Amino acid sequence: MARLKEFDEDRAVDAAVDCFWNRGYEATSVRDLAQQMGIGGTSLYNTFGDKRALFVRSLERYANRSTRERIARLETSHLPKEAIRAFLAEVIERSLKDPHRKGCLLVNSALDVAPHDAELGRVVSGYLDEIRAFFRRNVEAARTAGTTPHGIDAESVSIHLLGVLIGMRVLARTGAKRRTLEAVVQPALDLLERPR
Amino acid sequence: MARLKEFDEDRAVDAAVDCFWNRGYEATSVRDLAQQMGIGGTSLYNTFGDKRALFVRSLERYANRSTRERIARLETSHLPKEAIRAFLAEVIERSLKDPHRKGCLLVNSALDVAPHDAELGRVVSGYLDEIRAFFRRNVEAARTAGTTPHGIDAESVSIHLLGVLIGMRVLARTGAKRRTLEAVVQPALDLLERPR
DNA sequence: CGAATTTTGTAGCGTACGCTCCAAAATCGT
DNA sequence: ACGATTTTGGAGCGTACGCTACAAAATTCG
Repeated sequence: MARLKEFDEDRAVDAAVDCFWNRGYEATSVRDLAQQMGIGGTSLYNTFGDKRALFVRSLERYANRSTRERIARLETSHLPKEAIRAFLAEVIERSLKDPHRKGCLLVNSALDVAPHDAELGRVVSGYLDEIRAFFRRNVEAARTAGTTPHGIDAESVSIHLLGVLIGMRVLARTGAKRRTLEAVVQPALDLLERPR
Repeated sequence: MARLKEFDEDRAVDAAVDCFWNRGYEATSVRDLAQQMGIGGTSLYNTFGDKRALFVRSLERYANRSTRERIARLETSHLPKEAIRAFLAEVIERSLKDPHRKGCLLVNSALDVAPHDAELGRVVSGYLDEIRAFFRRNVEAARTAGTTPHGIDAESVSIHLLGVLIGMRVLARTGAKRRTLEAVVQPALDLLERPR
């Protein structure tokens, strides 16, 4: 047939994710990408099309490996309410442990590129909505299980939780301390605890 | 002495604010800036130094005209708790009314440029902290006035309110509807209402 | 081995970037 | 009116951008 690829596509996309995650879409050059991915510019274009397509691929990879993995793992190992708490706690831990303070690629992209590219905006919003749907599922499950007050509206609370998560991730990217991140999140968790 | 400037500096900076607000720091070119400001490139450099200095000047102008103005106006015309509610309500109204969905220049900058420029990061964080301080002042005042529960910690709640505000502004930039923005904010306002 | 096919590295396309140089135009004090 | 001083517009600096053309290298099948 023909010559084989010398690099692993997924590894390469992982490197691209790191680039976009660190510096954003516009500020990341194709040359930076190729170098960090360990491939030449021609291979990048042959394999991924163009910079924008590689970005879409990176968003998908990030969503699968970061967001969806966390949702699936926590949703099977925790009770509904604890899944929400564990999700936010885990994001805080990872935010504090990351020396580059990259925050969340989806949140960063929502501000950076989504407003000027409708299609990318829909992609990013879709991934964010998966997080909101996770919140909503678990709020509702906790409510029917009786571990959370019946008076709350699962839809509204899930939106609030998404907003709080986003705000926390923005502050994490600015270098906020643990105390700050926990203070942002705590009242939202209390919503699920205290009787209304 | 010499020839007089043909343009108004503040008007020009207002135009620069709009550019940075719309597209971010990196994605805004000096040529775009000069054109929108209605001046030549040479005048821009003569008057403002360079692109980064103009950005700092734009941040200051935005903080004065948008954030600080709103804080001062609402803090003198409303009781403490209502000042907080009015602040968030006004941000929602303006977010929905803006056809460009620019969000908040400070929040946008916190993700875009602050992580890669420590000095700009401090500037942006400082302006955001002024908002948090406004929340804190009014939470405390409402608590001593008895219009809000005594059990809450003004410092923690002010951080939570800032996080909620930021999350709401991010979602606003992605084109969220009124119902979404209000759902993000409502539980934080309820914090100040319901007895603990 | 050799033809066919794909990947790879290099070089370079046209464009836009931030920024500067410089002479012409405009305004002041005298 | 005139020299002094500042602003202005245009041309252009060097660099980096996204992307492509092209030939050499590498692989599989006959």
